Amino acid sequence: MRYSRAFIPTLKEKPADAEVVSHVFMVRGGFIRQLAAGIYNFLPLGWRVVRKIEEIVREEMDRAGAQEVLMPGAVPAELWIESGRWKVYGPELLRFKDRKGAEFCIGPTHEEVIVEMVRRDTASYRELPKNLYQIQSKFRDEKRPRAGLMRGREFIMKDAYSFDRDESGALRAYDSMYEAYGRIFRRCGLDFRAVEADTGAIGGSRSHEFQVLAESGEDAIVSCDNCDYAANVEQAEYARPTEPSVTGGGALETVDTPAQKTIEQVTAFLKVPAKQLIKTLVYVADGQPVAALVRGDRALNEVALKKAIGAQQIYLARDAEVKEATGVDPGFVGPVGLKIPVYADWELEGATGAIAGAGEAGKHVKNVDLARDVVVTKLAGLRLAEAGDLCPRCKKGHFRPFKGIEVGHVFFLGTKYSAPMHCEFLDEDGSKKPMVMGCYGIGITRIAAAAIEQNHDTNGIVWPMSIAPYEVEIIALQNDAEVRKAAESLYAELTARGIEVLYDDRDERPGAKFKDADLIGVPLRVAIGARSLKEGKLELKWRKDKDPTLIHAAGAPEEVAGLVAAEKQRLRAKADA
RNA sequence: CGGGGCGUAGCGCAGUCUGGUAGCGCGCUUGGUUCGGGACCAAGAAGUCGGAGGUUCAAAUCCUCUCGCCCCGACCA
Repeated sequence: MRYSRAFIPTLKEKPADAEVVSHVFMVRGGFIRQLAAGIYNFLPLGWRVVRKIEEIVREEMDRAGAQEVLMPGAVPAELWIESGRWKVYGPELLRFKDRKGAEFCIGPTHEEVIVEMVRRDTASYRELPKNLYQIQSKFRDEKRPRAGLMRGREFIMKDAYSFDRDESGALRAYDSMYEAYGRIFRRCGLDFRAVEADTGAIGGSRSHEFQVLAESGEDAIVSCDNCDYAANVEQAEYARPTEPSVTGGGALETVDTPAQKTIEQVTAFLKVPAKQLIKTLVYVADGQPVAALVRGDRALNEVALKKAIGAQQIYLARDAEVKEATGVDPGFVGPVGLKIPVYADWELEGATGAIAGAGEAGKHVKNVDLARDVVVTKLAGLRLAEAGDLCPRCKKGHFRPFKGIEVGHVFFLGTKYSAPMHCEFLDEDGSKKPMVMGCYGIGITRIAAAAIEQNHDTNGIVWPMSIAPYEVEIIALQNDAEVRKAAESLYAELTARGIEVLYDDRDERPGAKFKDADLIGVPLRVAIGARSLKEGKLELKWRKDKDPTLIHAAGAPEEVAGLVAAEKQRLRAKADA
């Protein structure tokens, strides 16, 4: 591509509405432009990156035995009503009516549609297993879209769905997708971890997230420094303590804490460490109030609490709800004598001498003995995992914390959709059975953002070769005839060899071309200038390196093409590692 | 949904408190000089000041309503 004819509107200054690195560089580099909150145009450069990522995904999905399909964006409400999600899915689901008044939504995910597709034309176990995928725009009306492509409302996603006759087949499909995902992200040059995850609104019983490690990530993950256990903190287990971590003794004693409501205030006032306290949180679980207890220095894991209760929905009770359920304002709620179900973190098992709210305004109680003084409905691992926790798997290593960007997610669904929607087949024994499903998503556009978060410097993007908009950028430094001729010739020869070349033939000063090249981030740069050309040399520089090297102009096409091929091969080989 | 911020030329911003002829930098156009890390000089083009209503002799500026965007949090694959 000749730069002079390309549509690559770069910006010198940081756009006012971008904060996160990938967002800033994608706008500055002319990859994307915003159309509305969380909704973007892809300019030529951005679209090339998306297509590169899509191609890698297609190759690996096909290789894993999946077949590509395309489902519509507009989905009739009936399917969603049938699955039960029309009511459950909140305002994130964009709904509208057609001219006849029939209700539709724009698909935020496509379990319903794929189930309809498969059940209509699959009758026998002989036709299973099947694995179908699509790459298509999704729409989720996020409350707060942010950071450019990191969390958009409209975004491009690869979603795949597997259908098997039994659980063991479905688990094989799951494993094969898990494997394919690893290959995909390695080929994209990403540093990632596969972590155990919560199944969330999609539902199901087994799930892994693929998290790209980056400071700007929204997800907190922990991974063992000894074994390969890694998990989203929402899902992370921690070893059940073998002995009480809160100790002391004596009879219950009420103390005045007139204005001390928070853990910090109480610990400062009574001069005790936070771990000596019991934090009592009131939640509303499916309409019923419950209390959750964790040690004063810990944070509650809401996902774990929801599971322990077996509730569909939980939320932290509002002040008025706390008062109604416990008779006291937040800050003085305590577990002793509570009339509502009490769920205690198992770290509090056997706790003695603990301090907690007294259930009476302006007072706390000392020497709480959990076994003696509190009616515990259930003990469970309720706190959020933390850095330094003992690994629950190997029991040797400890957790290290990471921030991650979720670029992929695999779910084992079982019959969550196939049963209610009657996606069934006739098995060998003549019985009708629901298919066992899995679903597998990859955020295509989010990969582009994640790749930049991981590969950039102060001047711009440093694309991995496999997903770069172009593989080589040629810069003609001057406008004189010799330089032009050499640049034109290299451009023609590389293009003929199938290399994707951006040729900066603009009538700009060298500085401007270098700046734009760094910003755009094409991995390999060839600068052609009068000075070195006199000696028959061209200047070669990797975007990731600081310094250039000189190569002979005569053999340049072969040499550059060879370097590109080698780098592509290196990333491909990583997939097999 | 709660809190905060911002809408003025294509982009980045000043001007708003204290009403009185709409400005600066970049970019763009033309001419000239330049040419290895975002050149310089000169001359230009370009703005319903987010929108509606109101107050006033007069509104970017004051008042009311409204739309949009960003950030933090809550929430969420």
